[in-house]
Amino acid sequence: MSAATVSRALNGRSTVDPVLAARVREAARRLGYRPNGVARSLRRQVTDVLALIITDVSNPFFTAITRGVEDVAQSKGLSVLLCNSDEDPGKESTYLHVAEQEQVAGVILAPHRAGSDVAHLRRASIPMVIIDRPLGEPVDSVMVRSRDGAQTATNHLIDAGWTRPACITGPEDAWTAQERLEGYLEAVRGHGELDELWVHAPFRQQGGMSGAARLLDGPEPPDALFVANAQMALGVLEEVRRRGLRVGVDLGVITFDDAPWSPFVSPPMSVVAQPAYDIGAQAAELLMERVKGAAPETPRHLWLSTMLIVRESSRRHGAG
Amino acid sequence: MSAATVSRALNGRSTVDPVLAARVREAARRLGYRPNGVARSLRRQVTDVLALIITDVSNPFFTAITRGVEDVAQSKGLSVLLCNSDEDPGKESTYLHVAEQEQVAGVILAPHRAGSDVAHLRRASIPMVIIDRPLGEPVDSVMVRSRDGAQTATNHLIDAGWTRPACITGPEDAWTAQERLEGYLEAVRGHGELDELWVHAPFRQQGGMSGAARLLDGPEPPDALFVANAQMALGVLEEVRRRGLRVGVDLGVITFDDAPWSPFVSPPMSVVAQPAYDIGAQAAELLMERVKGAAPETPRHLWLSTMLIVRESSRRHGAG
DNA sequence: CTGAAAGCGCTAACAG
DNA sequence: CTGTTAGCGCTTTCAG
Repeated sequence: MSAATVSRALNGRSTVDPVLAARVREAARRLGYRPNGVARSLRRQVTDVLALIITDVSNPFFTAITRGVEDVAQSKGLSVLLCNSDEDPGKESTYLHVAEQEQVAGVILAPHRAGSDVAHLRRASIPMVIIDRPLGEPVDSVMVRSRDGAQTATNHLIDAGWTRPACITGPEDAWTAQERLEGYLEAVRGHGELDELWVHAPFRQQGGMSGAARLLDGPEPPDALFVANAQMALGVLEEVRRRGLRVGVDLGVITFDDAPWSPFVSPPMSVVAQPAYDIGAQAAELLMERVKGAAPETPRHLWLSTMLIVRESSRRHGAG
Repeated sequence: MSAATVSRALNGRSTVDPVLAARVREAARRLGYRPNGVARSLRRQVTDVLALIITDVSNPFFTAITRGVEDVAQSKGLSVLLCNSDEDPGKESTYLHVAEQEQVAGVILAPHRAGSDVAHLRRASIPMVIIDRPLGEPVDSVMVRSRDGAQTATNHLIDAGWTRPACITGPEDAWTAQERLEGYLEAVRGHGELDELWVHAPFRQQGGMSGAARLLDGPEPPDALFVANAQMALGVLEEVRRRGLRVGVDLGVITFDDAPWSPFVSPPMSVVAQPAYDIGAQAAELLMERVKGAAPETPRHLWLSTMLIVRESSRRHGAG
């Protein structure tokens, strides 16, 4: 029989004699035949995978997002290819390129910075959802009210009795870093009398360490730290330990992101939790709608909220 | 001019007039032309991406491997697509399928269990390297001497003065879980007199928790725990805390894998570190050689060693 | 319901 | 050095 019929049979087209179709499937199975996906993609102009581009695979925030994306994608029969841009604009654009070239069904992108160039994707009309950091483009997005969370965290520090809260935030070109700094500043300003103390550093353990060192080496060091992500918090702990300082006594600490280990460090870390899984899940939902063409023309923007979880690191204990 | 010439110019073939080539590139740039990767793959029968299939994105062991793979892949100009099989044979086979269909240049696979079906990949002659857990197939592999590491860890517990060491290992169908259990058993048997105490549980935080609970609820509970991975260790800590036990006093603990947070939990966790980054890097090197056809017919098998890092959780402190 | 034919966009082989 | 031709493996009109 003809290739066309085989194709139809294997793709479950209704316009084919059931018994013949069965025979085709049987033969295919026996021969171990597998359709060539590349050829199919070339013809169909689309694949059933989607790309998720994140800035750091080793950040639990992003792995939680990943799970959210995977769960909904899988429920719709799509696979997700994870791409780690590593906060590197070069890698990010390479992956954007790969996504375009592989003709993925859609992409979810956590952009490195606002300048990320998604023009090609748009031109190739590949549906897209932005997460975590906004892009100056009219596309769907799922963001978190970082600024509110930061403000809440800082206020909590002040309410707990700390008098010189400082902020260790991410790099200057990261929107989330700016927002968290803004939130901190709003809180501090809302209380008058307080100095504004902050440093920028990479969103890494090493960054937290150097940030803490710089702050603590200042002329009038802070007595509390609001840290912009969980990995940096580990670095802060490292530096604090090196100096023999006691968290909760000499220094209050609260951090963005509730990592699996947050309750178990010493002392248990107070955090502002982001709904990471939901970010992923919602972004995937938005994307799926667009992939199906079931979405409105105008971009949708979702804003999710953070949640304050107070443990020990931010409480003020007497010096013994 | 002809499409062929354009193709040659854009691909930097030497057999094309330099000035013409420049003109082509200029025009392409101006028009924002991007070659269709799918068509190219169809023709070339290969892409410049490789797939890394791991069983758990949220396990720091695998993210460290990922970095190793990415670094060497990138140095050779390849991108890596990360696939999270989530310890689910179904997802694993889906990704294997995707890898085949997308005609990736090669795949690095951490198989769920020995039965993983890679026959199709082999038939499609896509180069492959297995990591972490062996497969009953003649393919390149990079493994860790888990058993030795487990034995070392258990001996360390015994040497530190703990008298009833137990083992919380992974699921029965995971080779690494078996090996770590074997190592524990060898150590225990080498000391005579000691009971053999162990449980299987999922390689997750929840698994560590339930495993610890089962052991601690036994008639003669252990006084020390060797835990088979870092995520389970968090669960153990959770359960131990719930019971008001003090690690290092009432209970000695040592775990596989040195996570970023291991030094910061309370008390600092003693570990058997796996050379995760190297696993990834070496696997990628093996794969690259095979992709280039520069590898011998016969499969290569690399075995890497673990390293014992003693911190506080495994030391025995007086109850005072 | 099935077959023939065209073609997705590119590149390799072969002439010139 | 360049153009022509063919074809990667599939799906989809369009006839029959």
